[in-house]
Amino acid sequence: MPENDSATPGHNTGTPALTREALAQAALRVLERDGLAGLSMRKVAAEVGVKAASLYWHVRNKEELLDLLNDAIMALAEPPPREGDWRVQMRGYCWRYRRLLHDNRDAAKVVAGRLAPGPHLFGLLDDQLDRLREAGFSDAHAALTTYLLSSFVQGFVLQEQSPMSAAQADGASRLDVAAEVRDRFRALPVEDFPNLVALAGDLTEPNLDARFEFCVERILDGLAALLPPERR
Amino acid sequence: MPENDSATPGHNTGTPALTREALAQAALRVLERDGLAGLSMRKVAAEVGVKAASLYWHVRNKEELLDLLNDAIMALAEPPPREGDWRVQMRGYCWRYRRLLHDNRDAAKVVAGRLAPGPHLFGLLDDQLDRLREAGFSDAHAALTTYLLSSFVQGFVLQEQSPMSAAQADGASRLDVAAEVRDRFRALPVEDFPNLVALAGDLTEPNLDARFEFCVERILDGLAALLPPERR
DNA sequence: AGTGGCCCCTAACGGTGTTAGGGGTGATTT
DNA sequence: AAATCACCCCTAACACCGTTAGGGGCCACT
Repeated sequence: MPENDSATPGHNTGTPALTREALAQAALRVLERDGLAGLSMRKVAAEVGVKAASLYWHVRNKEELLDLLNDAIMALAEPPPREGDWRVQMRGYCWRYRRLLHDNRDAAKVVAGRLAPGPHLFGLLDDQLDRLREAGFSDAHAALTTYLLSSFVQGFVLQEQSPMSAAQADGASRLDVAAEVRDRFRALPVEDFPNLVALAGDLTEPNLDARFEFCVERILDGLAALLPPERR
Repeated sequence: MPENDSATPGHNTGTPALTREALAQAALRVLERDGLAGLSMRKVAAEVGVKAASLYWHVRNKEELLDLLNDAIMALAEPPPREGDWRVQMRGYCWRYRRLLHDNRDAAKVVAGRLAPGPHLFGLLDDQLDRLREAGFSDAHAALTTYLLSSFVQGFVLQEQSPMSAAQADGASRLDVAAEVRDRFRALPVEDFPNLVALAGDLTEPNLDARFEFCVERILDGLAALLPPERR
């Protein structure tokens, strides 16, 4: 396994050379095309014009390839704009993170259990910490806040993208599914689950953006309470 | 595929009969023993003394078996105690949910992208909604709150259980890994990531219970702001 | 006695991650 | 010039996976 990524090994073949970065990009294309379940070593290898076993020269195993893929996804994040106070900045961070996970197929599942920090995540994280400290949060609170926000966004997107029922990617649209689940709630025995029956409509409200907004604003409210009143 | 679970099909064999519930319990044992990655149809079949293909009589595919497994995990949740105001109740819900995901191997990964609600989740959910409404939250807010809390807890546990680096299940203890990650943060170029270097200690603080507590209390603070001051 | 639902079986298909070992190419050393 | 060595890809194989097709025995009911 080479410690270098592409150049300056001292000597190398004349061909363009297969790099870890190229592997990550290939994996990203396969992910977009076939989803996480369809992402196999053989397909990624084929995508770069190579046989599966050759990948193991560049990567210890599939898990490590997924780490690379994770960082490749993070690299697609929009750079955070500078304007606004801490609240609009953190709000923007949450919404941009959610959009990033939405825009790349199965990105939430890839990122989910993967703390393995690539360089691109470092950049975003450092920026976020910078703004929290600037806003008056203590070092400890700033660090804890990054965990709170990322945990929530990851969990939320994972949940909103889950099939919700066996009737998923069929012809049924989001609204159809929501209506069907709502009716299932309504049909429950009232004596056992009175609240589920009563709140069936609220629980299956199909506007997921509004749901996300509610959650984010609650979290921001909670964070604001850490600051002295004049800095909120 | 039978719509009934175990009894009253009209007529049945005399043998104890393999039920979906028995499958779920078997899957739970395999999960505990071999983890999610090691949970295969063949192993679950062997666990109930049957060959793999036979499972497909009781279950459409592996995904459906995982739904059953999901509900079997939810069934292990401790029943919520009745005392305390809404804040101690929601706090208790978060901590119990986290403990449930901790106590069962890979439970977080099973539950993660799986909204598919089994009957046992229904019970917990109804109870939670009941207490939120009783505390003075509107119907819509109560419903949204359940999503906020479950999303966060799932995301948090998924994150805290992630290997964090290639040096995971080796002899390295949690504290060793934390120290190693901290030093890696410290070793970053200061001009590129000044905050990561400065907050390396805070970011890798190994007390995950404290981290969880911070996050939960922030969320509860944010929720409290929805109530009229006298009901907080 | 026959029929039909129930429930498990064997056998197989195509796919998976991963390893062992071989070979060729080009730069470096002798 | 010859030998060496690192690099990088290959073929072949292993053990396992989810899933399906089709067969057969057992039981209850007609």
